[in-house]
Amino acid sequence: MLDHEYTTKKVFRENFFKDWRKEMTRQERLVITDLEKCDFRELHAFHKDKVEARKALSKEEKQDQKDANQKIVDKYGYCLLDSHRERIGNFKLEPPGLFRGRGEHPKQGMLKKRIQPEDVIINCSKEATPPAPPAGHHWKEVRHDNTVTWLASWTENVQGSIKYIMLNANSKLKGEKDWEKYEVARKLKSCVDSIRDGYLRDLKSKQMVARQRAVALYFIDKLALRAGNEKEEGETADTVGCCSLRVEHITLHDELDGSECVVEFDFLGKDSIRYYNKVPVIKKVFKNIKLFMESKDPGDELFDRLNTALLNKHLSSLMPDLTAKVFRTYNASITLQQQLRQLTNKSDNVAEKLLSYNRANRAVAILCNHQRAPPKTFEQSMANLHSKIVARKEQLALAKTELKLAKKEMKTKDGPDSKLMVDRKAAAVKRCEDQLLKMELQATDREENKQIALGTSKLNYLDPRISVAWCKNMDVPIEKIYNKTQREKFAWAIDMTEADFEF
DNA sequence: TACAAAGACTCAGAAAATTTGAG
DNA sequence: TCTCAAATTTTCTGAGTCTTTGT
Repeated sequence: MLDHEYTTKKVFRENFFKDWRKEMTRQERLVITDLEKCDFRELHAFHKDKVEARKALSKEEKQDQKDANQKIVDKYGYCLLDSHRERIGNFKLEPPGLFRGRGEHPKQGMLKKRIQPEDVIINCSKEATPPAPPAGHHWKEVRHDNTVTWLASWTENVQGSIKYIMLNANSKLKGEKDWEKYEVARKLKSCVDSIRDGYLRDLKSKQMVARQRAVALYFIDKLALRAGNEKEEGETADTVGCCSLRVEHITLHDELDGSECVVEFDFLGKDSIRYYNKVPVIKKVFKNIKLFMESKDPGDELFDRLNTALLNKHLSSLMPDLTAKVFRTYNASITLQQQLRQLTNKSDNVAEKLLSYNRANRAVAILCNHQRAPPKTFEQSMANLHSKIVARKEQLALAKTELKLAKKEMKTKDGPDSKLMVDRKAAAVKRCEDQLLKMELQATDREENKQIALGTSKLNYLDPRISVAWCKNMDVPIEKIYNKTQREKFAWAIDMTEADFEF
């Protein structure tokens, strides 16, 4: 913790010290009055040593550890739902620690307290025997609510929010919910044209609310922005989504880089990830935004008459179950399908097909603004890969000359041995070429992926049936695109999808 | 009936843990 | 086949969205 940048932040230090003092005895409080004078290095070293000691364990000891952990999973990691044994997603409750939060969180550094059995609500069926609380303790409550999916819950002390113990993504329950989500998005496909016509028409509405709603929908549809609920000021980091955009987040350019009517976005979104984009928009949208911004201060809301409740209410009147986030799912999935069609050739080899798949996935991640910090070792690993490629090229050149030599020799002294030699050398050349191509594709993929996180879209936005159908059509084994966990999560799609599936 | 707060669930990237593969 | 670093997978828990509840 000490080597983290956030321990140097003023807010973090102040919050921590304030909460720490609350935990001190009267004597301690008298002595410890200034965080600057506290030296945690010994404590830090103690923890570091512990980590090192664990790393240094022998093979057998590590295996013992693993077995012991597995036993815990076997005992506590499952529940019985509708007489099916299902894996629990997070069966361990959150240990105490210092709250970090993302971005400039006003509560960073606060003490996250240890959860006691007295804080925990157990939710199980009436017939079930609830788990026994630790000796000398009791649960806050044992209830039997079959309208919700959680098994246990508690209220966390930093933000006052409720935390839940829920099922793993590979459970039947979550799988069905996932399927429903994509079915709603597919329904949107069939009426998106008329919805688009609708909001384009509303851009000229006499009512300000309708115009603001239309522009917001235009952004949500075109740019896959999140809805943007209002947040309590001072309780969380200052981030926004579509409906909560402020004037300061937008710059208008009548003309920019050869395009007309360009909107420049610059704001912090979910998890304080920066959204920066310059987008040419249609004239009517541009004019409306100008109008919305008129005589407003930078800190004022762009859509002062609109909020997510109003927006979603309107959407649900256009299509059952339609909300702002469905547009993200729909646009993500339809983009994947289009990109896969555009980028992949049946005649490509598997490595080339996989690069295309990753590129299609990447197009979606960019649309949804899924970013990651470039890996710390990125430059090094890139350099390593390039030097490997150079080495392989040299090896290939050598293999080629050897092949030529072998062919020459076969001509001079015709015999089974020299024929064998030619075959062997030819195979070596082929192998070398394949490996070289594979590495070059890998280098391209990695370079393009430097700051892009593919996982989130793959796991949460892309209808898995599109990928399964693509694999079938392209003769790519499903294991190449989904690892074991992902295959478990998407088992429903892998089971039911035919090659002709269309999103 | 409106609207705010509470509740329940999905989605999010970082970090830790584990596996892989090159030498 | 052993070792080590890099790559991949898993875990963790915070941050959103949207629905339900209560006043």
